[in-house]
Amino acid sequence: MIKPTAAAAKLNSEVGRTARKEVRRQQLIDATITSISKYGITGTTTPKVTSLAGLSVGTVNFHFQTKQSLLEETLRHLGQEHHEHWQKSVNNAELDPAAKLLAIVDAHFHPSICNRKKLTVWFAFYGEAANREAYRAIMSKMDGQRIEISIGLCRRIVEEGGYERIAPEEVSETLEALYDGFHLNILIYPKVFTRQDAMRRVRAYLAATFPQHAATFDPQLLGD
Amino acid sequence: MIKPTAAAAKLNSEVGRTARKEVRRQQLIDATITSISKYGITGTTTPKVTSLAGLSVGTVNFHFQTKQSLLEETLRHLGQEHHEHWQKSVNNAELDPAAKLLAIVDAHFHPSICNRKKLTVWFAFYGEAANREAYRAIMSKMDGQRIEISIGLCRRIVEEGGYERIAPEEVSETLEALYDGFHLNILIYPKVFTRQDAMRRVRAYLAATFPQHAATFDPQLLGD
Amino acid sequence: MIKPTAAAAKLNSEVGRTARKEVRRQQLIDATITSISKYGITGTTTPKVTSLAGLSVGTVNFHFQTKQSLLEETLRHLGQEHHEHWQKSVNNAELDPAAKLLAIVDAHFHPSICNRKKLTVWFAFYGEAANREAYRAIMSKMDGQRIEISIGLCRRIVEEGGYERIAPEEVSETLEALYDGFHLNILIYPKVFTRQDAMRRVRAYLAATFPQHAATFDPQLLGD
Amino acid sequence: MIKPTAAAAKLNSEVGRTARKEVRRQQLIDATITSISKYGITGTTTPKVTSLAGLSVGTVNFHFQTKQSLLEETLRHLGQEHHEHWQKSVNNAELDPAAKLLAIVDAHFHPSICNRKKLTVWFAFYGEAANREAYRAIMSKMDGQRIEISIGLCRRIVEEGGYERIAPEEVSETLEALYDGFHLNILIYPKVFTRQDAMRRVRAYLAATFPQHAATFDPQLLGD
DNA sequence: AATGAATGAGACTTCATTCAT
DNA sequence: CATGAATGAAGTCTCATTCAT
Repeated sequence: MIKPTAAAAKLNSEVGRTARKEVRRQQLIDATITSISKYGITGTTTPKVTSLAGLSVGTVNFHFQTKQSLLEETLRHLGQEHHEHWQKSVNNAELDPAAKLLAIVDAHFHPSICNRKKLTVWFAFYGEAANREAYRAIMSKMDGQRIEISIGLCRRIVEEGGYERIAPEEVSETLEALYDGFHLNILIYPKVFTRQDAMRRVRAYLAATFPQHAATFDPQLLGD
Repeated sequence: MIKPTAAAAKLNSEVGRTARKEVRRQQLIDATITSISKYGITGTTTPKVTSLAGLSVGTVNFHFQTKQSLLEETLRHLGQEHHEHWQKSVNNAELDPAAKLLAIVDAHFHPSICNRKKLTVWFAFYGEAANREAYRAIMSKMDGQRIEISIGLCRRIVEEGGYERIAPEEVSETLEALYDGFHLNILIYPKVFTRQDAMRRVRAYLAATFPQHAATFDPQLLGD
Repeated sequence: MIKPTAAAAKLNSEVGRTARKEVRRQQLIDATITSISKYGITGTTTPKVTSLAGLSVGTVNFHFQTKQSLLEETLRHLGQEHHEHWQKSVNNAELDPAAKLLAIVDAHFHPSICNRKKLTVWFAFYGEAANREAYRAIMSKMDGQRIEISIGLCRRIVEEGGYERIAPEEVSETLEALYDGFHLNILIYPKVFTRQDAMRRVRAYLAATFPQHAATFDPQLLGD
Repeated sequence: MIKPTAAAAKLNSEVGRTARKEVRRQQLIDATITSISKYGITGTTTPKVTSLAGLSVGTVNFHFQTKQSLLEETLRHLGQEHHEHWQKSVNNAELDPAAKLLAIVDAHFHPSICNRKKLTVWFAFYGEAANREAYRAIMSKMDGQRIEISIGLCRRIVEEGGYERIAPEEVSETLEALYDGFHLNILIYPKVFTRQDAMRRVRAYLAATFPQHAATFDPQLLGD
C-alpha cells in the first residue's frame, strides 16, 4: 500500500545494511516529512514512516528511542534547512542591509521552502505546538535568531534612510506575521494565494514602510 | 483523571437526562474545544471529550455519528462565533467603511476570539486542513464571505480617499495574512506578541496604506 | 438506510398507536425474519429490527424483555408456520397414509417454506443451535411431533404393502435428513439444486423404498 | 475465564516467541474452531480466540489482517482437512468405484470430521453463508470438486452394473443431501442420531439404489 | 403503550514499543 | 545493526438495555 519512495529505495540500496546511523536517521526524517505531508500528523504512524523509508518498524525506536523524538528531530531538520537558506545571503558582505532583508523575505517564499509538502508539515507542527513545549523550544530558538538578525537589518535601514518614528522591532514582527500568514493562506487556498503574490505584497509593505529604499523593494521588479 | 468542567456539570444537572439534543451537542462541542486546547488534536479522544462534558462515551457517536463529524461541527461552531462577532458592526448603518473594516480587524483580536484556548484550536485545525478536504471546505466558506466583505469595504475606502494604484484585493489579502500571522505568533510566543501589539501593527499598516483615513486607523488611539 | 417494509408501514398505520400487544409482537417477529435473511444472525441488531418494523428501539425490550427472547419467539413462529402447513393434509380423512406422507414431504418444499428468505433464517438458527439449549428445545418439540406422525404413517404403509425388513423409523429418519440436506443445498447452491429437483429425489427415494406404492410417489407425476 | 487449552499452551511454550508465522496462524485457526464450537459464531470474539490460543489480542490482526479473514481461513482449513481425508482412498488404485464412493461416504462420518465440535463449526458457517459470498465461494470450490468425483464414480458404477434409468447426478445430489441432513441431525439430536446410524442409512440407500453392488454397501457389514 | 436519549460494556482494530534472533 | 513477531494499551464505534417522559 505504502511504497518506499524511489529516493528512499535508492538511498537504501546504495548504502546497504552497513549504512551509518546518520544515513538511517536522515532516511527516517525524510519519510516523516513525506508522511506528515501525505497523511497529516494525526495519520503519521511508525509503520507508515518506516514503510515509506523502506525500513523495518523497529528502526524508529532503534534510532530515535521514541516516535516523539523523531518528530522533534524532524522539526529541527526543517528549521535548519530554512536557516541555511537565508544564512548565505546574510553573510554575503557585498549586500547592503536592504538586500539582506529582502533575501530573508525571499527565503520564506523560495520553492524549496514554500511548497505544499513543506508548508503542510510546518503547520502540522504549529498545530501541535501549543501543547508541546519541545516544539515551541525548537521554534523559538530558530525564530529568535532570525528575528534578531532581521531587527538588526531593519535598524540599519532605518538609520540609513533616516526614518524617524519607525521601530525596527515592529517592522520585524510585522514581517514575521506576514510570512506565517501568507504561508497559511498559500497552504489552504493555493488557488487564491500564490508565492508570487505573497512576495509582491511583502515587498509592497516594505516599499511603503521604507520609501527611500523603494527601489530595492519594488514589487514590479519581480515580474510575473 | 479528567474531571468535567464546572460549567459542564452545571449544565448537565440543570437539564437532567431529558436535555434536548441541541444542548447535548453544544456540550460536546464545548468539551471538544476544551480538549483540543488542552491535549491537542492528537490527544483529543472520545473518552476525553465525553469525560470533559460529563457524559458517557457513547454520546459522541449518538449525537454526531462519528468523531470526525464532531470535529467538523466544532470547527463550524468556531467559525460561526467569529462571524457573528464582526457581523454586527458591519451591519451597523451608522459606521463608515473604514470603521467597519476596523471592526473586522478588531474582531480578530477580541479576547473572546483571540485567546490561547481558541487560537490553539484554530491552529490545530489549520494543521490538519491540508489533509482534510472537509476542514478546508468549512474554512473556505467562512473566509470567503469575510474576504468578499473586506474587499468591498476596501474598495469604498479607496474610492473615498481617491487612492490610486491601491488594489482593494491586495490590501484584503495582506490583512488576512496579518490576522493569521499575528494569531500564530500570539499563540506560540504569548510573552512576546500580545493582542494589543497585533492590533497596533495592523492599524499601522492600514494607516500607512490609507493615509487619508489615518485618523480612523491611528494606533495611538488604542492606548496601552 | 434501513426502511420499514411496505407491509410493516401499512400494519403500523392501520392499527395506530393502540395496536394490541400481539400485533406489535408479530411486527417485530416479521422484521426479525427479514433482518436475519438480509443481514444474517450476526448482523441482526435491535436497531435494525426495530427500524425494519418501523418502531422505536425500545419496543424490543418492551415486548420481549430481551433480544434473545425475540429470537426464540421468531424460531417458534417459524416452526408453527411449517407445522400448520402439513397439519391440514394429515388431518384430511380422505387421504391414505402414503398421500399423507407425501403431503409432509411436499410441505417441506412448498414455496412458502422453501424459499431463500425462510431457509436463510432456518439455517441461521441451526448454526446457533449447538450452543443454545433454548433453540434445540424448540426445534426438538416441533420435529418430534412431526417425526412421530411420520413414523406412524410409514408403519401403516409398511403394513399395507407388507414390506418386510423395512423399519419405519429408519425411513423417517432418512426423510428428515433429506429435507434438511436438500434445504441446505438449495440455500447455498440455488442454481444447482431446486425445489423441484429435491421433490423428485425424495419421491424417487420413497418409490424405491415402497415399490408397491410407487404410483403415489412416482416422480414423473410432478411434471417440470 | 477463558483458559488457553493445554495443547495451545504446550505449542506456545515449545516454540517460544520465535514461532514461525505458519505455526501462529494454525494456533489461531485451531482456537477459532474451539471458540465457535464453544460459543457459536456470534460469541466468537477476538479476545476469546486469542485467549484460547494463549496469545495476545493483537495477533489476530497481525496474522490475518481482519477477524473476517481469520474466519474464512478457518473455513478453508476445515474444508482441506475433509478433502484430504477421502482423497487418499479415492486415489487408491486398488479400490473399485463402489469402494471409492463408500470411502467418500465414510469420510463424512469419520470421527475426525463428524464430531460435535467440527459439526458445530460447519453449521455455524452454513448459517452465515447465505449472507457471505466469501463463505459460499470457499464451500462451492470444495464441494464442487467432491461432487464431480462422486458423479464420476456413480457413472462407473452405473456402467458396471448396467443400471438403466439411474442418473449418476441424481444419486450424487441425494448423497450430498444425506451427508448434510444427517450431520445436522447428529448435531442437534446427538442422542437420537449417531454416526453409525447415519452410515447405515446411507449404505441402505446405496444398496437399494445399486442392488448389484449390495455386497459393498451392505449396512450389516458395519456391525454395531 | 410507546418513545428515544442515554448508558457503558465490549468488539474490532491500530499502534508504539520491545526484544530474540 | 537491523528485523519483524509479539504485546497490550487505547481508540472508535456499536449495541442491548434502561427509564423518564
